[in-house]
Amino acid sequence: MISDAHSYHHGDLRSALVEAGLRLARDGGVNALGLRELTRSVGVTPNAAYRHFADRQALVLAVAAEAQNRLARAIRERLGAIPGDADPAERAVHQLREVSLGYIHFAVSEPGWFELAFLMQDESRGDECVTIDDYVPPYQFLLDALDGMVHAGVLTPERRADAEWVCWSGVHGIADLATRGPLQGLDRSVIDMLAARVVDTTLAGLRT
Amino acid sequence: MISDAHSYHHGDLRSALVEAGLRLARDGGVNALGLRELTRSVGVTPNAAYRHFADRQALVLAVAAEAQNRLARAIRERLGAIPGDADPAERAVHQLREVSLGYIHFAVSEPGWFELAFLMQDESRGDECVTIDDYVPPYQFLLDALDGMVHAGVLTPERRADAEWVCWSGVHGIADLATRGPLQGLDRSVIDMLAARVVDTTLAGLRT
DNA sequence: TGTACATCAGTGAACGCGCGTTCACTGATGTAC
DNA sequence: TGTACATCAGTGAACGCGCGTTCACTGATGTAC
Repeated sequence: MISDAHSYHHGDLRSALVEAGLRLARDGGVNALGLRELTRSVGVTPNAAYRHFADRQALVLAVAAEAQNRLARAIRERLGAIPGDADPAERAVHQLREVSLGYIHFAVSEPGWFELAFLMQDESRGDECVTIDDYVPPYQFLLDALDGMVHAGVLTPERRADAEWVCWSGVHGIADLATRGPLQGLDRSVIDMLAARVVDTTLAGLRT
Repeated sequence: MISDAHSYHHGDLRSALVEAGLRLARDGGVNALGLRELTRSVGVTPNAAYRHFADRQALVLAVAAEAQNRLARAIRERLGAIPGDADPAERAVHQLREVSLGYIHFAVSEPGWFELAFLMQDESRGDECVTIDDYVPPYQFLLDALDGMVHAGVLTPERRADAEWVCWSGVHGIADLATRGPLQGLDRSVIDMLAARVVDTTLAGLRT
């Protein structure tokens, strides 16, 4: 099980490849995840990857799952930082806001991982679950936050219908505009301000 | 100037390449726009393209400009169909709705062209203008619609600030979710319903 | 505790492929006289 | 109106490259006796 730098066996090539994938995707997005480039960056022969993954697509999917996992973690951390003593209504609204801003913030901070997490959510759905057990699709946070608002009486059940798609649209839209679109390269402060505008407006629209 | 199918000279290879690009991108998006694949589909040698474009990127950009042009045209048509006899307030709101729904509808109907139009708007901005003179970036329609609402008294000047980004976020978000994301492949009726929800909610949020 | 051996995780070389781009060229076009 | 010729839009072949994947292999690991 123990392996040093010069051993013939790698030790845990599978994890090493996924980690290298995250490192490469961070800058280059999904395009940077060539099988050869990945194995090269780990210092291993290209075909060594085939011991652990069926093909390139399987490797990319594993990296994407981990990216999605990090997005979920980033949102969960923000949710955890919400003070628990506020009144339920205020808390529920705060939760939705943190889910939304967390999504946007992750996208702007880690556009490469965000691209990966978003693009692969269709393919990865239904596949073998990720090893990390605390993995929950970010989508679930959004549902929970909205349900919490209904429960707290801040959102009527009628307006709750399909509200997840309304929220996700606004939030994903600004993320994509800031990441691949015309807002690309703008100052973080500007993006943050616009993000807040989007979230507040959507929230206001839902509650009207 | 006249050219038949068997002539040595093509006649208008430049337009032919752009048209072929639109045809290919319609199904395969920007990835389908390989220089070899393009020239092959026109029935011409790969390097013939270099008579009309500096390199592959320039060709792709020309196709992207045309895709953007079609998006603009689609929106303009919907704007043109708005009855002029309604009262200004109603008309202004109607205009914003048509710009928004037109954008989404185009994305869902022509995802390949939409991808191209969106991805290339940064690179193409500032470059030589497109030959088609009625070309106006779709973005301008949005600005005009919002300004029209202020002018009609449906939107206060304070709420007008940055409203284009709020609108574009929602509209682009649902388009991207339906095009590359989890809403991919859903029935048109479902998408239309969600699109309406997004637009209405954003509108309500802006006017609150 | 020591040795034989099956298992398994890597190596090294090669495959076929398609890409964007460059070269020297050829044949059609259209203009000047 | 006819001919010489410059221009220009294509051809054909080749370049170097990096890709994903497959093959037969080799050397390390760890278990059974």
